[in-house]
Amino acid sequence: MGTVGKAISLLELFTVDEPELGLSDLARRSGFDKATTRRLLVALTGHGFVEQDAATRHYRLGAGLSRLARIREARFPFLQTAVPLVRDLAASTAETVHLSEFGVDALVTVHVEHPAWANRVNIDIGQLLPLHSTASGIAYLAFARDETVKACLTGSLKAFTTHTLIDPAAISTSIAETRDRGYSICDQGFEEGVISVAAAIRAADGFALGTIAVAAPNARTTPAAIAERGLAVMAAAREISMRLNGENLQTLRRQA
Amino acid sequence: MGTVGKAISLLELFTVDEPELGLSDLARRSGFDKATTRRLLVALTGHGFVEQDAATRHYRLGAGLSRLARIREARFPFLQTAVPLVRDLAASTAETVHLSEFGVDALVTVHVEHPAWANRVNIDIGQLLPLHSTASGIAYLAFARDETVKACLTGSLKAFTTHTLIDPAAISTSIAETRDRGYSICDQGFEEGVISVAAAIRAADGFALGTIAVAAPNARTTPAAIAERGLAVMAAAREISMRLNGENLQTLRRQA
DNA sequence: AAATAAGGGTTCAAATAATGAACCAACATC
DNA sequence: GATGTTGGTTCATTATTTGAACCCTTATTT
Repeated sequence: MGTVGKAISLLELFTVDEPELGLSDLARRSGFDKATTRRLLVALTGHGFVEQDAATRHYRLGAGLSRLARIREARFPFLQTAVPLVRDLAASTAETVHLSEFGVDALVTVHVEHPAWANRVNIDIGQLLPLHSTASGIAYLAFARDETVKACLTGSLKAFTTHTLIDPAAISTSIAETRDRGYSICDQGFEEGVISVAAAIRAADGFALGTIAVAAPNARTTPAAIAERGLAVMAAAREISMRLNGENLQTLRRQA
Repeated sequence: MGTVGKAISLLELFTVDEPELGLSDLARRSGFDKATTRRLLVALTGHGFVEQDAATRHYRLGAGLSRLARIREARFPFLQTAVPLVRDLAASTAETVHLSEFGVDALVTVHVEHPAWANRVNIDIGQLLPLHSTASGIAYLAFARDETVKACLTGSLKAFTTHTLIDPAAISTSIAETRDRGYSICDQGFEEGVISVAAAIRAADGFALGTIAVAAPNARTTPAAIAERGLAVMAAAREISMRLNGENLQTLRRQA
């Protein structure tokens, strides 16, 4: 791994649950030498990617990341466009609705709306969603580039629950069904007791760039509810795609 | 400069105005060799910090940045905390109120509320505010670390208008006055016809981490209005600081 | 109160990764 | 078909990164 990759993997050690880490801790978790870790942190700090708490000497992610993220968002207003529709969908379904964007080889949760229920599905921003075992992942794959699908199916497929599909052929079938239906259904493939439906949000070239999903406890989920949520999530995804692409759905080449 | 710094300075070439750049362009602007530039871009792409457009082969900032930025905001809820007070201040002053956070060597605008007036001051999110020539910058410097102030005053000081203070001694005086008064006043130092007042938002260690400012056309600005807005912006900054630091103003060591 | 462990930070010879001039292929322009 | 531009690649040379051992300070233990 190059030095740049090492620096970035240091950044990736920070999570919502552990947003501040000490030098030794970072060195231990990354596997890098303490001196190396420190040098990388100093470099990152110099550009605002990392900040050091003056009192505890612990490190945390810096404001420079927010700035670049905002520049990206200005060109690619995925969040601004999608969040209002995520809210609407959360209000109408009264279940957890989450929005994700494709990252390196998984989907990244970028926004979540939780319902008022005590018994609800909780998802954190930043949570990574594997492609093969989540409703969002399957919805994404249904409109992803062939290379992406191939890379996913030929990689190692982890079973998160006893319900997780790990047979490439079965997953391919699920993807094909999703493409026909317009939304995906994932019955406890990622977490026991959670049933999700999702639909792909697509760029002007017709390929998926993210997903919107509704996740609910299976206690509150009937086949009729699945179909209802599926149609709603599909409509929301379609609306977001249209708004992103200048109201012009004709430009979506690979339509289902 | 280390390799990590080079990689980050590549990222910093992307702006709101030019969010997508080609390889040769990036190499030219960064001053790095084309091979070096490419290798850095590949490393960054591998972690989702940049993406390459499949059609144009141009590069843009990636979703990995958004993910990390969100993790930061989850721990350090600057925006969540401050936005309600920005709204309140915008409502009570009926002028443009903007919130900024310190980046590497300037303030970054992270939130703006505009009034209903047709004649108003417009500010974009992401806009960089120089430290020496804006109300926000002076307010920040009044409670910044000595190194930061020194670095600012010894650097080159650009005059944006005929009113911009570019004499280090004059700026120092303005900083000292701001520290005593509790808020800064900038009369057309950044843009003709705009008068702003600002106050520093401070971390638990007492040092500034950002600012809140009211910007108004000078046509609507009297000395009395300046004083009124100054007191309001100071109160808002104080409230945000307190909420960020757990309601405990005692921890603000460097009080005015 | 001395000993021990753990954390943050630093040093410098040795090892390794980054560099860049020259190169290819593709496309556009003249 | 000659010329310029862009994206991308190669490999001997060069410069940066590496990490064991080090210091200092702050708990914790004996």
